[in-house]
Amino acid sequence: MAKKGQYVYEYPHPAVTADCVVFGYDGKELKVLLIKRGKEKEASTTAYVGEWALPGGFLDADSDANVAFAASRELKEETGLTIPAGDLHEVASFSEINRDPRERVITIAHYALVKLSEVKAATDAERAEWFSWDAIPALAFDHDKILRVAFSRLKQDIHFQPVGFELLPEIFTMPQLQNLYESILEVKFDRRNFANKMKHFGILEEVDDGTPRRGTRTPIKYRFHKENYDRLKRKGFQLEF
Amino acid sequence: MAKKGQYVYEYPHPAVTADCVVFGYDGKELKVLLIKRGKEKEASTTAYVGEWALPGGFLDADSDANVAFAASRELKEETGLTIPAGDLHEVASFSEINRDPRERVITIAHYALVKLSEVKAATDAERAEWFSWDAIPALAFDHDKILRVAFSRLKQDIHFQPVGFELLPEIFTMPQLQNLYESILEVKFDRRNFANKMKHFGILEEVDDGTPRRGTRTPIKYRFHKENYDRLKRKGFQLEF
DNA sequence: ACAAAAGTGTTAGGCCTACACCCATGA
DNA sequence: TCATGGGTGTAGGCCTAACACTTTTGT
Repeated sequence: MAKKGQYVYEYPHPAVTADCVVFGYDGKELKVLLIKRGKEKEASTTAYVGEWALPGGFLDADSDANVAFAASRELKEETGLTIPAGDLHEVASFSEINRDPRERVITIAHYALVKLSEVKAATDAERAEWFSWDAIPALAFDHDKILRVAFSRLKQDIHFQPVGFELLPEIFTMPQLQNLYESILEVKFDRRNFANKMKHFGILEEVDDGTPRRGTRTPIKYRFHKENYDRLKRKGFQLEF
Repeated sequence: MAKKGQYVYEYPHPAVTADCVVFGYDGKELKVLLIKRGKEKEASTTAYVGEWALPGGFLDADSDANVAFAASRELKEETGLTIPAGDLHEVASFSEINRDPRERVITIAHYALVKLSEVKAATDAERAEWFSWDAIPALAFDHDKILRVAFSRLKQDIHFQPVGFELLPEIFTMPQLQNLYESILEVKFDRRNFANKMKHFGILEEVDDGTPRRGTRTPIKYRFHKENYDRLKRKGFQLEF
């Protein structure tokens, strides 16, 4: 962290923060990671103490290699989650002059996708909490706006990038995959059509974990075929819904 | 502009700039507006003097309402072009720690689409020049990277937003429209299929300007049906190519 | 026993693609 | 007169969307 002191410039400079919208999926619902704001460490005054907010924090202009790196660092500090800067998707900047009551602050928003089942334990429950997408509390600053924009960005991206690998556990079922898409796109699909479409990409692999399929009530399990998945991701694709 | 003086902060702050990639279309080729860098007014030292660069400049943290506004203001100052902040599409931030040799500078890149025929006259030829997309000179800073990212963003956006209205003159021909799409998407289309697809959106209106169509050699002229165009734009659309 | 969850295949319609000829102009 | 540019329609294939029944398990 930057040493507190006196930093002098010839022209006014804004502070820059990096905020993260971390989406997680538990096989049933889309969730978002929020933190409870405590005393500010870096700013001269405090704001929105005790309210829920997106994890994130100030870019250290003297040492953070870039904004995504700052986002990753702050995320680790505030929630315990380790997400490499390369896995953060930039969303947009938010720069309204009065969005922070303390001083001029511009934030660069990012989103990340995590397998909730695998990271829930790593989350620092003291300060951070997972909220269902349709039960988000009031948020500090303009964070509700950021959240909406990040979600709509995810909604867009899902048409061009296979997104399941980052959100689903290694072994998953077709209904889970479908529910994930339905949660993000906020629509309903026909089971048969959805399954066919997905299978045609050639990135799904049936997994036989020994437990015999006792009737149709127990769904078939799949994993992603990593090689095909990565190839598809590199070349991009067009998903019609 | 901010008064020069002493601005003091407890933690290091980066400078923030807003850069603009202005795309224009002359009915034949896609072009980009660049400026020749002169003496810097706002920074303590100069950099890349005499080289070509994207128009843009520093956000005034004390008075610019938001980053897009700063971009619009700087664009006006540097090139003479008036583009409202609302017509600037944000692309991404660029924040590598050493991207500016003078101090830590983070830029928020934007792109804009203009009707070249209508604004060419307004361009301040002393400092700014229009370059064909495939004849871009070497650029200052990381502006070549910004340019590439902005273009790929435009390429994405064109699938979801009708883009012709902003780039084409009021009256245009089908071949011009097709050429525009081919320039941006860097592909070739079949004339008949392209025309049919476009006509099905219901945003094209044939215009009879008196001059009789003397044979097929003189293309049919169209204008956009503004009402339908705006409706389509609001609701978004899915364009397959 | 009944409700809920999951598996499976077919058909019709629409959209995309590919493709060829004619006419008028300008060189 | 020849090359260029522009207008026009159709047929086949693929993808999409709509749709019903059976099985099993859990209550």
